[in-house]
Amino acid sequence: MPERPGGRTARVRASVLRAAGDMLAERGFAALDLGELATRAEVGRTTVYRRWGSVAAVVADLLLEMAAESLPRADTGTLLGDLRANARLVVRTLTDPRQGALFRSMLAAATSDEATAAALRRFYTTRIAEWAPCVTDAVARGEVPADTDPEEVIRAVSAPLYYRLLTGTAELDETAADRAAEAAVVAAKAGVHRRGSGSPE
Amino acid sequence: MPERPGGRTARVRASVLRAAGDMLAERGFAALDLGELATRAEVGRTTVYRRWGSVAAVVADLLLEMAAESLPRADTGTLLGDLRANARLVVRTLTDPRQGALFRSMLAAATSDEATAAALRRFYTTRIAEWAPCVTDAVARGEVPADTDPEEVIRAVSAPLYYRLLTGTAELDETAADRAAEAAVVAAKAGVHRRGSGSPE
DNA sequence: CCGTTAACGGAACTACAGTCCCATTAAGGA
DNA sequence: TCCTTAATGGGACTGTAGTTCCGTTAACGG
Repeated sequence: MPERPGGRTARVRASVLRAAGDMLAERGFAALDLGELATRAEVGRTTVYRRWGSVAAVVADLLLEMAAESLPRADTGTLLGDLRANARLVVRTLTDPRQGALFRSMLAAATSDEATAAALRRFYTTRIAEWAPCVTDAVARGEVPADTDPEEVIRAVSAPLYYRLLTGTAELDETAADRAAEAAVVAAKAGVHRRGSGSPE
Repeated sequence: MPERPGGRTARVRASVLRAAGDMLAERGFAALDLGELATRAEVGRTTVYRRWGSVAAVVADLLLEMAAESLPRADTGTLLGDLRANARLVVRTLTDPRQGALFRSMLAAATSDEATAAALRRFYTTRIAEWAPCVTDAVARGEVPADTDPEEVIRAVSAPLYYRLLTGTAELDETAADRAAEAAVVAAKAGVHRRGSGSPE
């Protein structure tokens, strides 16, 4: 019994995911109804229910699709330059109407659906691993301590930006991006992000 | 036409919110069904639909209730001590079964419901304002630059903790709390969180 | 203590999300 | 090209979330 990923099946998936992206950008996660999604994708309602079965699953699939086209890390020669590029990329992504809506939805769906949460973790693990070499290189250049935890530094850049996205307590712009990068660099240089560092007294 | 906030009405509200908290802690946001909620609260289904009307509204009301009993800021004499106390409080809150589930739900609901998003912003604005004096005092003591943005520093403490809560990419424990506090202090001392600071070259 | 009426709650009703069945279509292999 | 069967999709079915109606209960004022 062979699998059939080609031809029609692929077209259906592409059509559904495109429609889902449109609907998320237009009206957000709560309005993503599978019946309406099927209509807009010009696909049978049964097909959508059979292949995905829930809104969370559609959103998770959409994330997989997007993860495939993630941008490569920067290499500007300094840690600050690299992390600033990363931070600005994150801000551009989160403020983009389609991608921003998608990320909000993903984060929302992941809080109640374990499969979506797993997809989300994979996504961030991959993304963080892609950018971690920026820190490794900075260690090689002697910019930061040798036992600096690369992943921790990358997370430190994104964290304030996601915090703003979710709480809406401050602007999410390039200034915020630059500040996030700068804070991460200063902390890393001070040795805050060394492996196993916690209560440093 | 007088309002009637007392007696039975208050009992109904308390009963519904308690049941909602239970259900969130047990099975999460997605499983919060208004019909079942009414049954568990021993309240008429009609009442729940009339007074709240949606899951997001119940969750928002629950947050208001909780905001009323938020803890006062610490005053340990040093910025690091104060921020560490704040960070540990945030971690305790987010890892508590009831409160953690509630916050996840709030954040999820806020991504698609504007009223919930507004309640969330109010909550964080209040909370951040409560802790901002820690930074103001640190300025007075000369620990950090005079034009340091107090709210920005407080947000910087919480951000990595919320990032971990949502992405699940790293542990959310006391070590993370201490590191978040330390990073915020180091960055603040270096002048990263000065008002209007963005691209500091 | 009594009357007014805001708020509650049971029950019937409605609409629609999600499922099931089965005929139709088209991938992929020989 | 033909055959097998994975995958699709229309349509009927069903369970249940959410609404409406209206009688009942109990706050609050006098």
